[in-house]
Amino acid sequence: MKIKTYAESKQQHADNLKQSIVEAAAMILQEEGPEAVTIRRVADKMECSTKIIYNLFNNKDGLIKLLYIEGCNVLATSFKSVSKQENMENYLRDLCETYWDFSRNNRGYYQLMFGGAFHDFKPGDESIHATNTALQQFIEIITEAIEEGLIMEDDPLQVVRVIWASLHGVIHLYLGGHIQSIETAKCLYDTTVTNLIRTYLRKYT
Amino acid sequence: MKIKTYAESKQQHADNLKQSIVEAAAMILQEEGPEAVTIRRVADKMECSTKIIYNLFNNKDGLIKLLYIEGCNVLATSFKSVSKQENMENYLRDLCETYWDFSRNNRGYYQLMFGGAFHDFKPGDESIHATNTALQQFIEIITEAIEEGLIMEDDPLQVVRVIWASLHGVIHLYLGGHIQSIETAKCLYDTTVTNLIRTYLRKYT
DNA sequence: TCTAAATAGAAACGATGTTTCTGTTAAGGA
DNA sequence: TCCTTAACAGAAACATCGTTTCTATTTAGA
Repeated sequence: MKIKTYAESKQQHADNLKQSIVEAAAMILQEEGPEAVTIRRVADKMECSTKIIYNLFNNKDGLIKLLYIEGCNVLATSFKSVSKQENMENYLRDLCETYWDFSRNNRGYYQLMFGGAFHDFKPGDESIHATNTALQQFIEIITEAIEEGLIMEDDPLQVVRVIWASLHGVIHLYLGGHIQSIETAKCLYDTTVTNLIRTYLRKYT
Repeated sequence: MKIKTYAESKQQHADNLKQSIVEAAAMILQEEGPEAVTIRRVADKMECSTKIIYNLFNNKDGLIKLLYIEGCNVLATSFKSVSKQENMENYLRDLCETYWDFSRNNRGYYQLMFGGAFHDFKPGDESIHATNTALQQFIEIITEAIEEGLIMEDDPLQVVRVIWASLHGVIHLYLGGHIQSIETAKCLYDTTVTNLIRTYLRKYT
């Protein structure tokens, strides 16, 4: 059995602590929303001073970045629980529904990731990569559909982005209070999904 | 000629002052972005203390609300400069392009109105009404298209919202840094508009 | 054991939205 | 005209935020 050096042990302790801090922040995020995620609140929950957090993360953005990745993992997990279907239309609908449900069930994560809740956080390369990983299942099915000739496009990523942007538009207008009721928003979402499927799966039928 | 009473005169002075404050805030918003719009900055520009602003507006949200309405007016003016066209598709494209240009040329207003830049501002009835007024030209053309049988839907507002949400989705993902280059975003926008027109103007051709 | 380096907690700094305190200014009646 | 009273404006204060500094303690290595 390999013995950990002192430095390694220290590093592991730091990593564990870091993860605990992220989890504490995630709890606050989901229970009380993005505004409640402050360094002091997280430090209180961890029963430590703010200095420790600043020792492990450069600044608040460093913590937000990990929360972003955590959110991507949640989204990715949701997508992975969608069972593949023979019928491409149903499969696509399920994936869209999963994205919609994610925004509803993880409002805090959604606002942090895509809602711009932390206005001085901009996703860097790492965040973008995590996002693409989360959307991978989406990208794969579109790639497949293109290969099977079901979709007349050449760039799957572009197609996914069009779908993503449309769904996000509805969700974000709702979260911003521009769509007043959830029923109206859901109705808009349904129409949008139907339109997208019509556009991409039946373009030349 | 009607003589203004003292109270009226005072009221007018208050109204003028209020308008000047909104304009000062609007200048800061457009030149330096939403983060720069603080009560103290506005007070500095007006060369007065913050108290005056709080006397005229209940709180910062009161000022933001007027900026929101101002932004709606800018958007409405942009739409009004779009000349009507016989060809419905071209007309629709022009209106979409105008919305896109608004987000590019008035980034500050866009972030304030639809980007959620001020996270504790939620549009109330007045703001919603101003938004609908700004989008009225859009609503009218869709209503017309429905009446002429060019679009197979019954609720024009619903159609406009679907279009609005789709465009907003692209713009907001770009502003949030999830679409990295403006070229990619423009490309996404073009595809989205084409899809929307296909969907609504050629549904049964 | 002693010195030096790392670290953690409390306090402080600058900025924010907002309120309070205080002095000045203006209004209206005697 | 003068005096009282109410409106108002400016400065300072308060609570909170992200972040830094200061100081004391703990720890590492010689």
